[in-house]
Amino acid sequence: MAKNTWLMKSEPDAFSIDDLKKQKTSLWDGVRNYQARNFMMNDMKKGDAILFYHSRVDPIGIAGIAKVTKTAVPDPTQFNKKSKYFEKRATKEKPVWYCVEVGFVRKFKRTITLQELKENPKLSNMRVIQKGQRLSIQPVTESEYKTILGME
DNA sequence: GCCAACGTTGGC
DNA sequence: GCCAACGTTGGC
Repeated sequence: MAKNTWLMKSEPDAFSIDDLKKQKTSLWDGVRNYQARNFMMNDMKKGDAILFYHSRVDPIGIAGIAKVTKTAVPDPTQFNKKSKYFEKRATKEKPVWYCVEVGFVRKFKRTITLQELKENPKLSNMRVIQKGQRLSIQPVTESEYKTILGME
């Protein structure tokens, strides 16, 4: 399968591009949406590029680049009774939730804001700019990815 | 902090 | 299997 490109959202209060820079790699755990899980479980391959998006913050937008460093493994937080991500249906034999590992690539010199994405006609089909779009992991096309890199 | 939009849950 | 009620996301 060819390499894909993705956009992954995070609230910087919980996990930011700077946190990833410090840690170098991190499991993208805590995702509790089936569509997002399925992208991680089925489609995300080692080496895929990721646009790291900051939500619920000023400025909202794409803060930098990450990449997939490991394909999906069972999300460890689902087994942790103390975690808010605990999943009582999950067993080690039959996990419910999966996550990939992501690695830091670089932080943009500046955040490419949601407003700019909305204003660029080349990006009019991007999911992230659509009203009410909550999906936290979204596929991005090659041309959208290149356009965004050119906006930095 | 508000609240529209969405996904999930659970009673029927 | 429908759909109202609920909880969460995320822009503003």
